[in-house]
Amino acid sequence: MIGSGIKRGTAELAVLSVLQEGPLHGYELARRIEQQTNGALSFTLAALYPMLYRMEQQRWIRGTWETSANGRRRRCYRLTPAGKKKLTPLQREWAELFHALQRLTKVSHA
Amino acid sequence: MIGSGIKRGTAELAVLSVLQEGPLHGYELARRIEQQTNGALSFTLAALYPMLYRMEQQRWIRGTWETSANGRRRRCYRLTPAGKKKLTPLQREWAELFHALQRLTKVSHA
DNA sequence: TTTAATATATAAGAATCCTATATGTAAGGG
DNA sequence: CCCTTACATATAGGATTCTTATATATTAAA
Repeated sequence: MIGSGIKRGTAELAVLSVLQEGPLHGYELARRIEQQTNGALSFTLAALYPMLYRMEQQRWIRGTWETSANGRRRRCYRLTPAGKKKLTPLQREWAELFHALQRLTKVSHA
Repeated sequence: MIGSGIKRGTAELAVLSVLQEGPLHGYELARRIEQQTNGALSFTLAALYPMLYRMEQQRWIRGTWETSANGRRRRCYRLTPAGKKKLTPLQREWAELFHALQRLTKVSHA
């Protein structure tokens, strides 16, 4: 699994990306991130919950309390229009970072 | 320029990569990183110096005090064999991170 | 002589991750 | 019926790595 040192800042992109598929609650979100990256990227719930609060305050996601078929209370998060708008520049910024790092390592091979 | 939130952890890779080209002192290192990424990636010296100390303690780089032609004292850092060994798995880890994030954003488009 | 460029250093703070701990419900096996 | 596992959210305390701001000192140019 990818170390915590280098994955900083990825949680935000991961949450927005996964929520684009549809509304989810925190516990399930953590599982999707891990599944869809084949275990490469994984966050503890202690990291995800505060992140979800922050993103809700910034109006990128909206959470509503719901009761599942089992009778379990859980907080369902869905992407807001502002959240969708945020996703595009965020992806671009990550792409730029990758290119920048590739240039650095490639120049050193030249 | 890439925001500070998402570039966390890149300094280590950047320093090792640039030092692979040859020995350098801190001030020049900062400039090379910025130049070689066309300004996309940039670190303040206040971030770089403590990072160089940490990497020296971990024996990835070795610093020696030298006096330039101008008569200026400066600390010249060069990559150690251990530092070279560190670079390969670090690059691989970054590549894995990129792939993981690509899978996340691509699945959401499917 | 003042300013800009070179060069290193540290302090204080912000952000985002971690482990550890807490709480509580539901389902299944013994 | 009890115990464990899975589900589900929450917070405290600590680590790391960035930031801005500040300090010091030399050299070159205006």
